[in-house]
Amino acid sequence: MAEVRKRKPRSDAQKNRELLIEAAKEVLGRGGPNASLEAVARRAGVGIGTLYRHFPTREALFMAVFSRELDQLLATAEDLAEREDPLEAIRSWLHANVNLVETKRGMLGALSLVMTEDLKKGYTERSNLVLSAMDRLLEKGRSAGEIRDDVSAEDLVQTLYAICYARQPGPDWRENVLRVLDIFVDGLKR
Amino acid sequence: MAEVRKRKPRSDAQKNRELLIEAAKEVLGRGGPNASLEAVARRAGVGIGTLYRHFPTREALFMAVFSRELDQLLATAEDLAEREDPLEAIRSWLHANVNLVETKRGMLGALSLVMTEDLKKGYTERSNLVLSAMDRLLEKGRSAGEIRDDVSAEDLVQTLYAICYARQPGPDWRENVLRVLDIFVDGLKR
DNA sequence: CAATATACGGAGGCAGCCTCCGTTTTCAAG
DNA sequence: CTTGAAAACGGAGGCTGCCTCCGTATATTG
Repeated sequence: MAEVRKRKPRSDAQKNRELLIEAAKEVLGRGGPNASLEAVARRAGVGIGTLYRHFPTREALFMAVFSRELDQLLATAEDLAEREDPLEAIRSWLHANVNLVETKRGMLGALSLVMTEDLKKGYTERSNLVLSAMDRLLEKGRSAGEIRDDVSAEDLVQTLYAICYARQPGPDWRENVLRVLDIFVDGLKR
Repeated sequence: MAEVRKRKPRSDAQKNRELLIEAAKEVLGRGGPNASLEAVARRAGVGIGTLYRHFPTREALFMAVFSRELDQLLATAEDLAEREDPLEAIRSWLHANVNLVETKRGMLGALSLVMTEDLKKGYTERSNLVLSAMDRLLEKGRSAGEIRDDVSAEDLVQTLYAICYARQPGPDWRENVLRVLDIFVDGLKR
């Protein structure tokens, strides 16, 4: 099967990839999910062609940017699974998301894009891992009779990002998001 | 004050305004809130300059498109205020929104834009009327001790559109939106 | 019918999207 | 170290959309 006597990947390619991800963090952080990809390329000091070769779509770039964050979210989810009462674990996880997102407001749109549109369609395993971690948490709550059984992990994630995204930026952003999120979590009780 | 000996508004202007709104319904309905305004002008059969003269911003155009819908939403809110138990009234109003939005999926983004970004900043009276109608409903529920008192009308509207917007289009859209919305409404209980 | 206030339309300048392909660089075999 | 081919680069080019500006056309009014 594996007909794969390949060269080692070229070092310049690897380097440019990093530069692009770094630049994307910057530019998307400021300009939001519609920021110019040409601006990303400029900031990275590479040609626009190079950007497109590495990341054929906007989403692919976002995905790369959030790779680490997703890992962390996953770790948090798995941690929480072992410990607390499930409803509070879910609440904590959602809060953790808000904290993470708070420092990268501009990327929020990108993240929610990645977590919903793109990955929701089943494309990347990483997001599926996150989803199934949440599913386990939900299941635990359900069998304890604590959580209603008409909610899915997707519901949680989509609603989380929906709320984060819809809120007006401003000094009260965090406070408002957490407040509305808590209302939602309270609604999860059986 | 009113220094206003003006000519009657020109008939062609009035007609073009209608054409533009009609075209915007079409084009935004398909292409969503980022659809091309030049496409709207083309479809209306007028120059792009004419579009911009009538509607200086994208939001102004959206606003014109939704004018009637907003009236209707307002009427519904005021109706409900007189009748049911407040929590259920709110639920009904939110559901009415979903129904309204369902038939114009493409315009959802536009509507939510209008209801949140634009109007939320306090600009147009119409949306403020809607908000204060909801506020009255909330207040009624609060003083009856039925509804928690850390929720605002803006919270409701923003969350509503957030949920509608975040959901994947598809056959189950309506069902899913209503389900998640109900969870949120349940969370509103004191 | 004229005069003029109003409104029209689209060219023009700028920016972003994405593709395509000639040029450059890296790798590794000899 | 040389060398040649695989891999990667970069940006010009073609397209579309944004918005402004202003010369031209037309409805209204006396």
